[in-house]
Order: sequence, then C-alpha cells, then structure tokens
Amino acid sequence: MADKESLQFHMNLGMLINSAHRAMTKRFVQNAHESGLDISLDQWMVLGPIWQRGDASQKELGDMCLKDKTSVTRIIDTLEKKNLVVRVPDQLDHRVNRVILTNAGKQLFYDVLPVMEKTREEVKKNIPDEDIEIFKNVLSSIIHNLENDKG
Amino acid sequence: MADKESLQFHMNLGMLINSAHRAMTKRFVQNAHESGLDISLDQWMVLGPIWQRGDASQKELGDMCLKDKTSVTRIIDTLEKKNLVVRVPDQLDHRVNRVILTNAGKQLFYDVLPVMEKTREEVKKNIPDEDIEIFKNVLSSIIHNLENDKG
DNA sequence: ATATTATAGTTGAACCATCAACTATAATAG
DNA sequence: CTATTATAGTTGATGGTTCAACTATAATAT
Repeated sequence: MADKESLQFHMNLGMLINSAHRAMTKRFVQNAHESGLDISLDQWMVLGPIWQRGDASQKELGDMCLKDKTSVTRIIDTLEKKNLVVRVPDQLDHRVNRVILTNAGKQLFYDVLPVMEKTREEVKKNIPDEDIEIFKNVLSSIIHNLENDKG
Repeated sequence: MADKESLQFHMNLGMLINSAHRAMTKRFVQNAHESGLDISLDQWMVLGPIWQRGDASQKELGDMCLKDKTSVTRIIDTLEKKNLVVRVPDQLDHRVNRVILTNAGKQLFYDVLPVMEKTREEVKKNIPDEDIEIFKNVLSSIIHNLENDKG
C-alpha cells in the first residue's frame, strides 16, 4: 500500500481524518473480536458513561458522547437487545429513561477495557507526545471553528 | 457550549476525531445547501477523481477515495439516480465499469468547487500552517500504524 | 486447453448518522 | 387554571460503512 508520504500527497484533510477514524474504529472492533468480544465502538462509547455514573439518561449520554438523540435511541436499542443495558423510566420526570447496566453489561465493560487500551497504544505508536498534543489542539480548533451546529 | 479546553479535557482522541470530521461534513453540506446545491461530502469526494481523469473504474475510485468497493457501488448508485454520472462497461475488461460525468455532473462539480474552498477556509481558520502540517503527519502516522486493513 | 485463482462489481444484512415529523410529559406565561 | 412552549424520546426515510456471500470475467498454472 501507499506509504505515508504518498498518502499525504494525494489526500486532503477531510479524507485523512475520515480514513484515520475509520481505521481506528475497525481496529478496535478487530481487537475486540480477537478477544471473543462482540461490540462496536459506538456501543462501547455509550457504555462508559453509564458505568461511570451508575445510570444516565439518554440525553446525558448524547451530550457526553456527542451523539444525536436518534443515534442514542438506536444504540440503546441494540444494547438492550444484547441484554447489556435496560431502560428504567425515571420516577420524577416521566419523559426520561434512566439507562443502567445489566451484569452482562458490567462484565463486558471490564472485558473491553484492556482491548481499548491496546487499541489506543497501537494508534499512538511511534508518535511523539508533543505531536499528539498539537494534534488534539488542532482538532479542538477545528471543532471550535465550526461550532454553530445544532449539536 | 464548552470551550476548547473543556472539550479537550473530556474527550479522548477518537471522539475528537469523530466530532471534527462530523462537523466538517455537516458544514460542507450546509454550505452547499446555502448555495442551492444538493450533494453529500462522499458524493463530492467521488466526483473529483472522475472529473480529473475523464473517467474512472469503481476500483480506482475506491483506491483514490480510500473507500470500500461496496461503498463505491452505493455512492455511484445514488449519483447515477441523480443523473450526475453514468456507468459505461469497459470494452477491454468486461469486469469493470468506467464511470463518467454527465453534463449535469460536470456543472455540479464546477458549482461545488467554491463551496469546498469556502469550507476548507472555515475549517482551517486561525490554525497555523505548521500545526496543520503536524496534524496531517499525525493522521498519516495513525493510518500507517493501523495499516493491515483490507482497504 | 482446462482448472484454479484473482479481480471487479453487486446484493443483503446489520449498524450508525442525520433530518423531519411525531408523542408524551414538564415548565412557563397569562 | 389553561394555553403555550420546551424537553425527552421514538419512528421512518435516506445515505454511508462493513462484512459475507455471490456472479462474472480475466489471468495464471500445469
């Protein structure tokens, strides 16, 4: 395949970002699969905040994961189908669902943690920390530049 | 909304990349829409190489846009439905389709060019060129690090 | 020349994103 | 108290990605 230089020569910023993100996602799922775990990156992203807090409304999950409420609905749907979470109607505000982990969900969370760590290391391999810092700064700036979205 | 620092504090690399990419995509589509143009970023990404070469096989498009052949099939499907491209069977190799632009496709390409340019400027606003360079290097390195994909 | 293998593309299924329209409940205004 | 408005979540539609299975054609091996 093309080496780094030709990659960079032929591709614009958007394509590079897109490719990198897709490669990271794919690698995470591959790594999970190799550990016998069946979970998508988005499912994992939602699991984290629920674990952290004990429970979370779908609105809160959307805010924390930067996901649309529709996406959250569907991800929770599939997590519920897999018996990893359950929706519990909030007793105070009848509009909201509290999402909580089942035991299987907690177990999966712990099992995936090292997979995530391994993937992170593979991603950052041989990239200097200072460059990663600048990288994150640029990403934040881009998001900031475009920040009139509906969220 | 959260400022850059808190953004960076709360989000990991993957989330940052994902957010930035989604913001860019959304802004491009918004800008196109404001100019009365109806096109997705992926459709635009495919149009470019066809315009450059006069025609391209789906395989070539996939290689150039770093897209799976299935994705290319479906994007060409929708471009064909919109009468922006046509598939012409290759006379020499009967396995391949040559994809070419219709007049409407060429027109759209020219119309979208300034939209793309505007979006690029909005994205890069106030970000030093050296940082952009490092940014692209890091992206290339990440892709390189994960480069055992099927492509 | 035939059998095997490689390549280009399509199709179906599962998942995620985005938009618009909708339901239900809560909060606020008068 | 009632009417309006805001918020949480769902549903359907459309578009894109990935995987696996498939068709058809080309290239290669023997």
